[in-house]
Amino acid sequence: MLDIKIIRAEADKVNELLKRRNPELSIDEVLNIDEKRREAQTKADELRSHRKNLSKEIGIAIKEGKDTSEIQAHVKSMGDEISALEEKERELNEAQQKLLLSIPNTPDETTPVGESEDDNVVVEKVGEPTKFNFEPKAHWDLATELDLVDFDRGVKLSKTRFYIYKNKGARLERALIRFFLDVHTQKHGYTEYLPPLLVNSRTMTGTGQLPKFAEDMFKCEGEDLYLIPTAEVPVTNIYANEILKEEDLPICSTAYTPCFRREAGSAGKDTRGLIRVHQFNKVELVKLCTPEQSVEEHEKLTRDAQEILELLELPYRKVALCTADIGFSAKKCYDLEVWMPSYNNYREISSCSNMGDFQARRANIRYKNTKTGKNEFVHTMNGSGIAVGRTFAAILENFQDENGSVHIPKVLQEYTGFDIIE
RNA sequence: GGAGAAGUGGCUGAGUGGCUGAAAGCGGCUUCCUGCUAAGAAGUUGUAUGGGGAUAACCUGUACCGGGGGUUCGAAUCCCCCUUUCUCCGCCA
Repeated sequence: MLDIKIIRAEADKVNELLKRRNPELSIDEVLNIDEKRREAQTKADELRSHRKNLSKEIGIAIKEGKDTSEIQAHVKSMGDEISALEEKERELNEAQQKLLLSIPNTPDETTPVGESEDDNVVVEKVGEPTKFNFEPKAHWDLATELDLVDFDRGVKLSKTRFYIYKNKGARLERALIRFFLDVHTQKHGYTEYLPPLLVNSRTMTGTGQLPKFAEDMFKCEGEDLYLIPTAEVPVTNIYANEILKEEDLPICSTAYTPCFRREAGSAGKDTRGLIRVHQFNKVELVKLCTPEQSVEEHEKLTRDAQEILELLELPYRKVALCTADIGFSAKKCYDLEVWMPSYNNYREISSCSNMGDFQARRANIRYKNTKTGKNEFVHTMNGSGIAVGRTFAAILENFQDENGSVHIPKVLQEYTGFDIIE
């Protein structure tokens, strides 16, 4: 959520930044409502103040034994007017809040300006696309032939885009999760969490999934609970409505969770394999920090995710998303894209976004600034560290041998307990 | 799931209709004092949202005592609903 005070004070700048995302975005309507809202509040405040004073006088007069019926009648008659104004105040407040919640974050000045994902900027490339002296197979074929994933029976149990890991496939997935968590907790200093997978609508609103993206999520019938689309949601909201100590920042958290997504609107895309599914595993990195720490911590967080790919010896590139492609809550975002032979292209395997104070304002996460003595909003950021299922797919494809077997990256072997799948 | 009790400021804890945004204590902050691993004294100390002011200091209105509604001229205080926590029972991995 954007700060209404900043919208008021720097309307032109905010408008310009939003239009970099999408020319149709504008804050004019919010400003219009805000003006009416403040007007209504001022009027209501004045009337309430008047009533308060008169009520005090009544109290005093009663003690003195005076007759107060006339003035009581007068104050009572003010009631309707106050009620009406309060109703108007409440309506305008709600309208403004609703509108503010649906406006995306302003992009950072350093986010490349663009009109589509084609304008994203490759900023770093590590390794070269894997070369084969045979025709490489796609991961869905390898996984089936090596009996690592049962796609058909997954569909039987649930529906399309569900699958079952089995045998060494299940073991490899588990090894990846353990490996990622160990690196981030032991080497990078993150605190590990295992949060709820079902969260309420307030929590979903805190990180920006609601109210706009309800159709992307699985909701429990008859309950105010949603399956999380990413661990970002529960982990960022851990400190919702709290005031943190400045010396405790940055708070670096990591969590493995399954993630659940409806994938509404993506029918027909990536229908095969593990790339786009309704349930997948992910290890997430989340940081809360001061505005001063923000830029550096975001770079470090991205670096922490990159290191996983490098340890696994997977070729990848780092892409700075342009203003048209960054997420709703983000002001800046790097995607890490791993080389996928079956696509003959790079595919997103991690997305590292800096939200500034956008989520903190929604979730009300603040810290006491020791210099100013004021409570200020923290900055939040998160990134995949990294997507497990897509890593699974990338390993099968990049580490396949001519005879149809798959060898395991060195660092992973102590976790899998085997060095080849054949 | 059933029964009972309770939700007040950073914490402890008063307050049962008006001068209570809220006593007191603790903690925090500021200053003073003391030559000693710390004690003492004084002052200060909630959040949100408006208005004024220079987007400062500061002044000022309103709202907030778990959440929402109601009664009343006036509600932390009375009534209703919800919620959370605790205790007991039931159930259960």
